[in-house]
Amino acid sequence: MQKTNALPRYVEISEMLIRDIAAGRLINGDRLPAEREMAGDLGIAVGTLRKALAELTAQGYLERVQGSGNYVRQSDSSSNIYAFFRLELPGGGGLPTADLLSLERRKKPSDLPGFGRSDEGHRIRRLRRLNDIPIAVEEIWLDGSYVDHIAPDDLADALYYYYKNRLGLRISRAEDRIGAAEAPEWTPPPLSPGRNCGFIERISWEQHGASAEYSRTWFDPARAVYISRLK
Amino acid sequence: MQKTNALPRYVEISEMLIRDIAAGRLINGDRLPAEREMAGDLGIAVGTLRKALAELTAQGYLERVQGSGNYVRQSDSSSNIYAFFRLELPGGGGLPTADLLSLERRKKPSDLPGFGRSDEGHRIRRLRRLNDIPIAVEEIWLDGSYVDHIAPDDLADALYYYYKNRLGLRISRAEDRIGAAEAPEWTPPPLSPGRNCGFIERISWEQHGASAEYSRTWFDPARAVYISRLK
DNA sequence: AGGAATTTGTGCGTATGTATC
DNA sequence: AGATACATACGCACAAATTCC
Repeated sequence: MQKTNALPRYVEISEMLIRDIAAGRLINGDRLPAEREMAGDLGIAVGTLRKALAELTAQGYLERVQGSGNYVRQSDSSSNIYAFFRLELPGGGGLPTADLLSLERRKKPSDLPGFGRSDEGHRIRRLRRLNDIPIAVEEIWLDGSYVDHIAPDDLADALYYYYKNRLGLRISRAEDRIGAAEAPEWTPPPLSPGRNCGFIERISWEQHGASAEYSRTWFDPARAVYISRLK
Repeated sequence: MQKTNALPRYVEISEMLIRDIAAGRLINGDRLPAEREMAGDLGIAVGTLRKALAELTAQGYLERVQGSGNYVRQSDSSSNIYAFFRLELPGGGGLPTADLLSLERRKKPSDLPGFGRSDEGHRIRRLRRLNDIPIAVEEIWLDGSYVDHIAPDDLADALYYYYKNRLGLRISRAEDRIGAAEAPEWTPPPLSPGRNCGFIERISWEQHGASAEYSRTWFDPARAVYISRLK
């Protein structure tokens, strides 16, 4: 009756609902239909639906209130191309974009931590924006072993798309260290060189362990906050 | 049949099993009896037992292997009391401790975000140390609905142990927002009131969705960094 | 204030699929 | 290949919390 290769129904349902939330078809505060009604519409048993909803609850998408209903709680939007971007406007959210400032292949300076197999790297400097508001500058060092040359046109604001589709490089894990530092001398306005800023240092690893990328980001703490979700 | 005031059966069972593990009657690697057998012995339905076992799995006490059995896993690392503490010395690591500065139950001020069911909370102020070096001050608001009164002796530096064992409150998820702010006027040295600091705002949720706690931490970015590991 | 209707929570029992031994 | 054990899925009955009249 059931295709042997298919995912469990409750996984299908929960993923469908997550897509609905990600796409905005369900938004924060929405109440879902009653469980029995919803299960009937979907052609599944109530218990199966409840298992899907439990999944959403565990992931923080849903709040279940006995006697009242199931309510969408939108705080997360993982697994998109911004999954590793952790700066938001102080009020929450904001569409991230980036302006390329410079792009060069060069020897890794000695103040970088060890990463990658090459002694050269691509140094990418960008101005980051949220809803077009400049909020940070970043300097990314992609190890030189992945590609000989990067053209500025390749990047624009879709750096990780480029990694994934042109280089076959998929970042699966990263570690951030957040503190404070003075903005670098090359920063454009509105940050100014030497001014005290939030500071993020990141090392990123590809699928099976090798560290591929090092980056540092200086952000204006009045314009953006770093978000971290823990489990 | 069921005492009206009793906990759900599946909670009773899962807590009984946790006690068995804590007391050493079940140790790492032990295999539990088959579900149907165990359910029969306990006089409950298989589904109810499975719910108890799912609880243990979520808390890291148990590994369930289809076709094989349920195995005790005393990892300790997943449920350790520092699992959600994210400040480290600039060189990495450091043993976290805390000094209690003040503890009061009071009305939640209006500048707190909405959380919990009560309009009162316990305000806990602590000085945080790493390897005895003071690195931050924090103010925690625990929702007032969990307990009427907290005695200072209860806390010291084992706040989450208190949550877990005295209140039955288990924090399963949290969201941090990291930026910068001026240290509060009540801070002891070495931070000083009004000085610019790293700033962490956190909302924490308990197992099944309700937000239970709000906290804010001011840290000296010269003495500590916030670590975030992403997947 | 209070009772009825609605909605989720708990618990039971069963049948069938799938992984492990 | 067969036996064992967990995974998925269905459906039902009643309890408890909330909402509405």
